[in-house]
Amino acid sequence: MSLEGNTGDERPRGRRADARRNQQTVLAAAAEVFVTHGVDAPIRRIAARAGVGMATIYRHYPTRADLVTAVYHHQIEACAEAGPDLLASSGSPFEALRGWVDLFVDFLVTKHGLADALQSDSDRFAALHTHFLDRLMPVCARLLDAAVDAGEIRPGVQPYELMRGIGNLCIGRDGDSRYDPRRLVELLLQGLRRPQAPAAECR
Amino acid sequence: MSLEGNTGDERPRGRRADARRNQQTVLAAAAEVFVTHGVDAPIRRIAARAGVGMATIYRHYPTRADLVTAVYHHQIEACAEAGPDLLASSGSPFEALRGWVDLFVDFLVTKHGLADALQSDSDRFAALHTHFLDRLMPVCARLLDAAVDAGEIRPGVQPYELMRGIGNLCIGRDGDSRYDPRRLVELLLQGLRRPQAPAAECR
DNA sequence: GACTAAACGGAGCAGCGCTCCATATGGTTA
DNA sequence: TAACCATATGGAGCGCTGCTCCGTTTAGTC
Repeated sequence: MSLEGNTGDERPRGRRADARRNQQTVLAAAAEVFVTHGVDAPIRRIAARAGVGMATIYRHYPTRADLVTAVYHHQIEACAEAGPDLLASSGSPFEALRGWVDLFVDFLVTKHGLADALQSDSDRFAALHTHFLDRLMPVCARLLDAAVDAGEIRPGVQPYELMRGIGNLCIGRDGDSRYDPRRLVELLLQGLRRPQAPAAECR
Repeated sequence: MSLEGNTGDERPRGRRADARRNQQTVLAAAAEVFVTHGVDAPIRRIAARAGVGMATIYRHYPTRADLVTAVYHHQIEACAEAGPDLLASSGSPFEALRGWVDLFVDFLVTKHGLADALQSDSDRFAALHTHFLDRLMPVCARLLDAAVDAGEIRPGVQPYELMRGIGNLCIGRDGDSRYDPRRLVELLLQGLRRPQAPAAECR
């Protein structure tokens, strides 16, 4: 069952540089393709996107579950690191929060697909889920706190609450053009905003 | 979306006899193949089993969801009708109950597969589920009552309780050779038995 | 028996997962 | 620097799938 369930940047010695590089490329390509075409997307397509052969993908990730898991870890990490970065670079904490939520929504496609990809392996899935909460809840909390401190959103919203809410909004199965999770998430975010003090642009 | 979501025996006039006959044959073959190979079994295989061409299946059931739904209805009906029959023909009510549960377990494969086959159409699924309960709970209740009246099993077990218990036992994903739902269901049934009065064969 | 609309079967096409092996390349050693 | 080879690569190829098209067969009717 391929023990290399790591983030993809281990084994600093012994592996050739191109191998390591390709592994990262594949990871990034898979992440993109999963978002746009779901976790059932053909391996061929991911290979094409990454500009590598299919065998390369199969070598690094023998099963689809391995690939999905790797992308999952990769995206959790990216999401976690993006939090502070966005806070530093964005115009306001709320902007940062919105940017972060955008990444988070992308990530959820993978997370929801994970359950299917892992089929019955519910122990493994549970472990991945707790890792998810441990890593991302603090990041979300910091973003919320910052926005609250800046007076942009109402206080009292819990990170778990928000993350779970967004997660549930994104469950509405793909392919249904009548349902756009992103739009609803944006509404949710607007709902967080502090009731505008004056009433110039409120009308 | 193919409105022919019926059991397959409607339209007594206007359709040719062979068409009707084939539809039934396909239904039976699909039911068997679903049990042995899951609801994702290749259409080819079902066609071979039924002794018809693939086009015949696609003509009667344009999508896989249509086929699964039809089998689902068909099996509910078979299960429902089998209840009284078994009660009349078996040596004892408990024997009848066991025979019925056996059919029921077969049926559950289809039911669980239905959720996947229907993908997002949760309204349709909910409707099918209530039909399932409405039709089968009374049958199960009669079998339980009869076995209780005959003093074979302990009283007080509710039909919903039993059906749901069996249903849950059968969730453990297929392909895992370590888990045999049928064995556990048999254990459950044995657990229903009234504590033997004397103690000759109890030890 | 003849006629025709309905029904049929399966070859054929496109797309998929996965593997095999001839080729290319990075790291290492002389 | 050059030569060497274990490591890594790419994509043709195989077997399987879903689904369709169309020449053939057949049930029902006159």
